[in-house]
Amino acid sequence: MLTTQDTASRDDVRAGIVAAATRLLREKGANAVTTRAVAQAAGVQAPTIYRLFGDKDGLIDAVAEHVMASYVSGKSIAADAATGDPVADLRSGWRAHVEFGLTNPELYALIATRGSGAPSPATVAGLDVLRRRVRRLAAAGLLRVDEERALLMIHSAGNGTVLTLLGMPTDQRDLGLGEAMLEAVLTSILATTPATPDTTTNAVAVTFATVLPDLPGLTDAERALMAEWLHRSLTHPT
Amino acid sequence: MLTTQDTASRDDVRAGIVAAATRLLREKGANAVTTRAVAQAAGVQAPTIYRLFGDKDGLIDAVAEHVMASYVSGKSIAADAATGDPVADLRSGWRAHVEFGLTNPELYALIATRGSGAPSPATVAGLDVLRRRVRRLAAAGLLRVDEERALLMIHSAGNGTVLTLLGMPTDQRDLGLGEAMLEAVLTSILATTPATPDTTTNAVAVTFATVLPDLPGLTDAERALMAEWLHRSLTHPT
DNA sequence: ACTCCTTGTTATCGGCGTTACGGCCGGAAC
DNA sequence: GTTCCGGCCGTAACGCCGATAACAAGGAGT
Repeated sequence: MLTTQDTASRDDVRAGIVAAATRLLREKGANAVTTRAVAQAAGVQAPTIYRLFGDKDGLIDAVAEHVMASYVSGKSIAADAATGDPVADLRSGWRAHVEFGLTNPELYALIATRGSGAPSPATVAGLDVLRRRVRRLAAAGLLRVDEERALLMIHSAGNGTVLTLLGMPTDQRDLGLGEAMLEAVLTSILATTPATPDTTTNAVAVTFATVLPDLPGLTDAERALMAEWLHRSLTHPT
Repeated sequence: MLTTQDTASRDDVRAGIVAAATRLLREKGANAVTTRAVAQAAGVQAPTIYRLFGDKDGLIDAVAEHVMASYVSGKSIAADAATGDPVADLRSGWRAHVEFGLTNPELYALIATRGSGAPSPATVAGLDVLRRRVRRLAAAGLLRVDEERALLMIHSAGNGTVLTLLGMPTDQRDLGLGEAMLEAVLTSILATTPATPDTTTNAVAVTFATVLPDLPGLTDAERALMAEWLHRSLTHPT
């Protein structure tokens, strides 16, 4: 049975392994992060890594989580604080993303270019953050493309920008590239003014009903059904 | 000294190795491309690979070159033909790039995410092609940003887009993402801004999609159908 | 005929991710 | 207090990998 002391020591050695792997990754590059090297640097045996992390991917995921947590806690919390302006929040998130990639090149390349199948937990975490920010844009009536489309565009542009910058020598990087790409994407996905000044449910639904006939890509039957349902919902008690 | 027969046989076995490696990459994935597996599949000994290609990276580069050559020769040569319209050429080149990435996922991931130092020859070749196209844009006076900046933006967007598409299951890929990203970049780098027809209808629809879950008086099935139709309409090719 | 260079073959090196196994230690039951 | 037993730890190993050394064979050039 596990006592509190056991779990504490377990967490300690786990943290030590993550710290050792992080240091190796930063100082010696991705190729130096082997199970044996990490185990030796952390002063544990190789199988311990597998008992604590499952396999090497689990270790890398733990390293990513640790580095990202350190990064966001190192920065002022203002990065994630809601400014009230969803566009400003998206911009600051973009800049944080680019800066994180340039600060941790090896780790970024490791998690962003995970070849096989499932994406890394760090990637899905980042996508979740981005998804929330995009949703706020949509809810404020500022998006003029599909929400998922906007999400994928920002993600593609951000990832591609960081990978491009990482692929060139430090001294000849175009530091304005990030801002230019952000402006390019924003110009394409943002509405100049909110489509519906009043973003309450009913107001949006009423406005939407007026543009429903102009929606492309739908059959008349589908438009008719949507109109009927809209009417029913808007006349629904409570 | 090498006789013609020698070089022919040398080229033959080289081509056989490249073909075997290509087949393994396509059918069994990147992890299956080992020097031993390739040697066995090609019917040669392992050291032969090192005599002909130097090391495994050399083999991968040869595979990339071979697959790209097959691809451009399989397509009509019109892809690279100068239409006279530099913008149209850039567009067709972009589409060819995206299509190549989706057609050869393992190879693309292998050459686009080469972790260490120097970029792959395939990457620099692609960048050279892109650089020529961008130069033609600049020569025609169509660029409103720095030539190198435009190059990096197109490269970042294209690479990021393909990687994003490759990272999601085949059946849920947003096939319009490539076109949307291309338009976003073009709008930002071209002097003559192409007219964007309509925006308010889309913006209203996107906003409505965010309040859809809160609409009263509807069944879950009706809400789900409306969400699906909205998504289809918003990602509908204009 | 002799030499040299290319090719084919075997065996091997060091390292990698991962795991099987046996001893050990701490709590449980009597 | 003694005995038992179930889960951790460390050792050693497995099966691969990329890469190379060493050597036999055989034809080309002089």
